[in-house]
Amino acid sequence: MLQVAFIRENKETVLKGLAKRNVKNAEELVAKTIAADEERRATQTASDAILADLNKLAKDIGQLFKAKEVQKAEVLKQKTVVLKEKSKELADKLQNITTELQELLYLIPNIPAEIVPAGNSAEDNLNIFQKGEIPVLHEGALPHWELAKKYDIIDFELGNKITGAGFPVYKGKGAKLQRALINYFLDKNTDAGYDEVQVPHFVNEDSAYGTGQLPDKEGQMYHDAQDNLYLIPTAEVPVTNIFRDVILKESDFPLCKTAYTPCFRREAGSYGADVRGLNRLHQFDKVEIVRIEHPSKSYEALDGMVNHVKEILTELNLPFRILRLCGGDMGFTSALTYDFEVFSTAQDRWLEVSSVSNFETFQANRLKLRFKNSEGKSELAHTLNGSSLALPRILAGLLENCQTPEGIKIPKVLIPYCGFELIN
RNA sequence: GGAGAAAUGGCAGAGUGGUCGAAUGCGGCAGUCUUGAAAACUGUUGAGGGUCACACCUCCGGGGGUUCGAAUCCCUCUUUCUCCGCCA
Repeated sequence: MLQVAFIRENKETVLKGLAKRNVKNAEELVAKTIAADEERRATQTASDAILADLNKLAKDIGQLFKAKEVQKAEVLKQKTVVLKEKSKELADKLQNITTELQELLYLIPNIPAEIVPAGNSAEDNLNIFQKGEIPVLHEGALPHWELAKKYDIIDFELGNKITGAGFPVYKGKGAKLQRALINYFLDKNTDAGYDEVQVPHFVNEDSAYGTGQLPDKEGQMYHDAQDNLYLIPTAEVPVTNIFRDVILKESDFPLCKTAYTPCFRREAGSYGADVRGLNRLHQFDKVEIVRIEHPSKSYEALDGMVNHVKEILTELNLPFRILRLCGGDMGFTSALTYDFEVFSTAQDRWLEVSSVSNFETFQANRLKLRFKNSEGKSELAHTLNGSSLALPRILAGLLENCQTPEGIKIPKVLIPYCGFELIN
């Protein structure tokens, strides 16, 4: 959520940013927000004035009672009646306008960074880096879901039976390879200075609002209505919320966390060929990195995260590219996002395996995540996160790109983690 | 799940209807002293809104209520602790 004061004072910047995202009715949205903010402040001022009067009267009445001047006190008491009525009225109005303002603010996405390209869709994303050779597969090479079946390492039907579509069962070397990947990713992250945390897989409403999943993505999360808890769609939510309602010292920066969690996504409305096999699941494993940074350092940190993920993909020897997302394709809360895509050779398509973003103060504002700056004033921190990495599509890429007539050749770095070199 | 107790500033801990945004101690920061440090002493030290700056307003776990006036009384929710039950 953007700060109202920022919108008020930087109307043009906001409009320009929204234009880059192709937000419809941006003019109207911003105008309404500014109007609501003005009304809110005017109402608050009026309400405060009456409250001040009431406070004064209450104090005077107290004095009079003490002085045993009951008559005079009763007279003043009468005077409060009208004021209280007015105050109630204004308080209601204040509440309404505050809610209205809040709802408007929830509709405004983050302002894209300067270098974010304009554009409407994935077509307009900027390919800024590509590495790794796309292997030429042998005759009869298979897509990963066929390989999974052939070697009996992932059982989609079994998952269907137990739960439903999008909940696969990993078996044997498949299960072990998953575990190996998780450990390898976590080790890479902790070696790079990220503190490992284990967090709840359910979050409450406040947390879901804190990182921006609510109210924009309500339908994407599994919801336990009985206890009003949400299954996490990403570790970003619980991990970033560690810092909700926190005031840091400048010396606390940078705060770097990593966590492995399963992720749960309803993915309502997405069916078809794109979701075959491991391409899109309702439950999948992911290792996440999260950073809390001083505003002056956050873009440096973002570059660091990008390089970190780059290194992992290079070690895995997978062909990948990095995209700088365009305004139209970027997430609601992000100011700048880099997507990492691995090439799925047998499917002849790129699969997103990581998304690394700087949210600047957008999440911090909702989270009330601040720090004391050098002048002793509270200032919003910057939050960042990225996948490092999402498991299923990495697995898909590995299976497809590393297949040989003899079997799947495990990348060198993973062999110590899984204890075998070949799936056959 | 049942019974009881509790929730106050970074921490500890007073405060049971008005003078309380809140005593006191510890911690933090600044200063005096010192070659420097420690100790001692002095001052300062919650968040948000609002204002050019003041004034002023809100916040004592969350929400609601009683009252001219609530940290203090009532209702409700949440959390923590103790006892009982259940249990990986």
